[in-house]
Order: sequence, then structure tokens, then C-alpha cells
Amino acid sequence: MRDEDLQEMRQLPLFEGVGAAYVESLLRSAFVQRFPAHVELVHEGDPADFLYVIVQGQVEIYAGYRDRETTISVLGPGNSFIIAAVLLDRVYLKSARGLTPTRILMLPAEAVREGFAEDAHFARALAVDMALAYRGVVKELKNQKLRSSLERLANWLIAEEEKGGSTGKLEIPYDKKVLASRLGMAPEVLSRSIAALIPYKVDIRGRHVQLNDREALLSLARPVPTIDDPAC
Amino acid sequence: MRDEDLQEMRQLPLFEGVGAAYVESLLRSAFVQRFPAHVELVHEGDPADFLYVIVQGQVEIYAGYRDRETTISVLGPGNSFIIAAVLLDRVYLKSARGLTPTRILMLPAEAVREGFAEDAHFARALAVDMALAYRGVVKELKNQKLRSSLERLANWLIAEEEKGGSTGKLEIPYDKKVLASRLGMAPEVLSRSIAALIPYKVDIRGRHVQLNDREALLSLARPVPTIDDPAC
DNA sequence: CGTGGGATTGACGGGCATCAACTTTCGTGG
DNA sequence: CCACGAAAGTTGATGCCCGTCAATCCCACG
Repeated sequence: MRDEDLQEMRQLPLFEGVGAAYVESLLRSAFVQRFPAHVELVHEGDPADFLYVIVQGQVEIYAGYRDRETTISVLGPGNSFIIAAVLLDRVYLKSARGLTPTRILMLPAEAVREGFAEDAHFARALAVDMALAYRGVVKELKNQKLRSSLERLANWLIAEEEKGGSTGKLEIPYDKKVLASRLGMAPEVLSRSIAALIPYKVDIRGRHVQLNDREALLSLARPVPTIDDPAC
Repeated sequence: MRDEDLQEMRQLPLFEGVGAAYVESLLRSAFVQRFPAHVELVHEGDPADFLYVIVQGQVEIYAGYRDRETTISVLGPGNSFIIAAVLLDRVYLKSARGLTPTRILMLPAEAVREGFAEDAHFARALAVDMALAYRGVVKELKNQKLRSSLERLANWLIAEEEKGGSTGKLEIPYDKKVLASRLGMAPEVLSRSIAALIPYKVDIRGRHVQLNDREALLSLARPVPTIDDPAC
């Protein structure tokens, strides 16, 4: 790894609170790789050879079954994926592909498992990361089982708008097709759901969205902390 | 805690590979509690004061939203729950109630967090447990998003039959109502789905089930390791 | 033996997927 | 920079999966 990369990598949230010397020794066995968009980075069922950390770009985590496919989540810089498979030395449960060109830090699974045993701070960082990911999936499962498509969309809009600073405006950060899959519906249903939000003063043009009546949308969405609060 | 209990607790899978002395010091701050059936053990949204480990009985993990409720999972002896909330010192995302009378080991959250920092073996045990739970939820999310009700039922039957030793027979271990919720459908739909499996030679009487044509059921269910294999 | 909750069955409606046609957007190369 | 083709997105028609409400049945329990 180049020295310049090395400086950048140690800023990653995964290494927060971990001794600089130890981070460096970890990174010695790692490398940074660039991938073009739409390339499959990992495939479900494959043995977990690496822990991946996104440096640049967007990565779609998805899974397939028969001829179906669904998006589990979309991750960005700083996020890591497939910690659990690496830690347990099992196969990946999900696949991943870049939605944009990406730059990815790849840590050999062996080194990560050793790191967990050798450095308590790194172990903690890994565990915290995994715990957060775990809670994320639990929330998503609740979201799926307890809400209708329209409710999921409404809540997603509110959450996304808050992530962007509660300005009343937001940008859909990827194709509607991907958003539909993430929300667990067919693309056609997303289109219709969007149309169904017009009475709530939701104005969608392409990827640009304006929420003109937050109260109305909130009364439809009814967000709760235990599903929607990312800090919860 | 009574000395007799103490002997029993250290056998728990959560303490596997952890030094006996350390387990004992952990258990000193813990206690074992009996609860009658149907009592709510933890409620979503409450701060995570304890890590719970089931010693005896069945516990339903569930979550509510508006007037709806869904079962996330049903756990038995040896399983622990809500590790992630304890580790992160956040609120519980799910509620739990006993389906039967239960005996539960309660470890103060503070002690667990300290334990994670102090004892590498315990940290590993916690992380492994959490990783397994994480992968469980991921599988369940895939199950929900990629399969129809009937497919979920068929796969559940096969998995349950294999858990019981592939004898072609199995017992539904709790109310059909709970099973329906776990599988993500209304109780009425479960009834109908069961009826729909008659052509596949599935014979259900009360809680007793016989699978008389495994091949036929398999061709309907189409299980895959990355969703259905518990050892995966 | 009566009572109440679980389970089943029927009727009905709505949510959502699918297929198809059409429009729009976007990336690519001329 | 524009033109073109392909992919994404929208809209309509249709049907099924599944949830809801209600009535009935069944069993476990007191």
C-alpha cells in the first residue's frame, strides 16, 4: 500500500480508538483496490476472504434467490461490510456490487481474525461496527414486516431528508430501481407510491425531492425511534 | 446466586472457552430469575440494563408498531438475547416474553461491557454470539423479501424436520398463531397455506406434522444454504 | 360439562406483482 | 455537441397473494 493511502486509511471509523502502531501493522497486509461501476465485489456463498471497507463510492449489498433479487442496503464511504462472515470464517450471505466506481480497502480475513484476538481496541471497534450493522438489519426486518410499501417510502423520505439536514429538500442518491428494491417493492409500485404522495405535498422530479408539508407526511409515516432513528 | 445454579450457568455456550475464574467473577454480579409464562421480560425502547440468557423455557422475541405486532424469533435454552443493545449501551429494539414458564440468567449490562474489555475470551464469545445472531437476521430478511408465504412455510417445515433428525416427522413447538407471526403472515393465511400443502403429502394434525413426500416438498421449497442452512 | 381462546373456513377487498406499451432520461460514439 | 440507442421510469390493465372481518369449529381447561 502506498504511504499516501495509508494516511487516509487510518482515518477510517473502523480504526477509531485503535493504536496507530497496530493499525499500521494491520494495513501492511491489506491493500486498496479500485473497481469500475457495476462490478460484483463479492458473491453470496463464497468463502469470506476479505473484510471490505469502502473508501470512495457507493456499494449495493444485495441477495438473490431463484430468479429474484433484492437490495439489502446501500453503503457509502467509511462503511465496512461482511464483518460477521469474516469473523466466523464462513461464507458471505450477501453479494455486493459498486453502484459507482469505487475505491475499497480490503483486509485479509485471517488478519482481521488475528487482530480481534490480539488487540482489544480493534476487537471493540469490530464489535461496535457489527452491533450497529446488526441493529440496522433488525430495524429493516421490522420495517418490512410491520409496514406497507407506502409507509416504508414515506419513512424513508423523512429519514433521508433529516440525514441531509432537515432542509425540506433531498436527493435520491441512486436509481429509483435500486430504491424500490431496497424498500422491498417492484419499481412500478414505487412510481405509483410516489404519485400517491402528491396529496401530502411531496414533489418529486427525477431524483430531486421537496417535502412541502412535513406534518402531513409525518402523520402518514409515523416514524418511531426503534425503527427509524439511526442514532438509536 | 446459589452454588448449584452457578455450576449450571458456567456450562452455557456463551461461556465456552472463557476461563472458569473469569466466568465465576462475571456470575457474581448476575442472578437467575424465574418468570411465569406470558410475562414481558423486556420492552422495546427501554434502556438495556441486562443481557439475558435463557436457561429453561421458550422466549418469543417480537416487536410492535401502531396496532401491529410481529414475531422476530423464538429462542430456547442456551440462547442469549439483545447482546447488541447491551454492548452499545442503547435501548432494546425488540421486546421479549416467555411462551412458557422460564428460568433466565440476567447479567448486568455494565458487567458485560466491562467483561468485553477485560477478558479477550469472553469478548470473542460475545462477538461470535452476536455474529451468529446477525447472520440469522440477515437470513430472515432475505426469507421475507425473496419468498412468498407458502415458500416460507415449506422451508420452515423442512428446516424444522431436519433439526429434529430428519425423521419425516416434526412437532410445531409453539402455537400456530406464533408460527404465523414468525413466518410473517396472518394466522388465517397459515391455515390456508397448510391446506395448500396437502398435494405435497404434508399431513398436519394439531401440532404434529408428517412429511410424506420429501422430494415434492423440496421442489416447492427450494431451500438454499445462504438462507436456510443454520450451520452456514 | 360449560367456557374461552386457538384454529379453521368462507367472503371480500386491497395491496402489490406482472405484463405490456409508452415516455423520458442518460450514456455513448459519431 | 448532437444523435441515437438502451436503459430507466411511468402509466394502464389485470390477476393473485394476502389481510381483514365474521362465523363456526375444536379442543383444553377449569
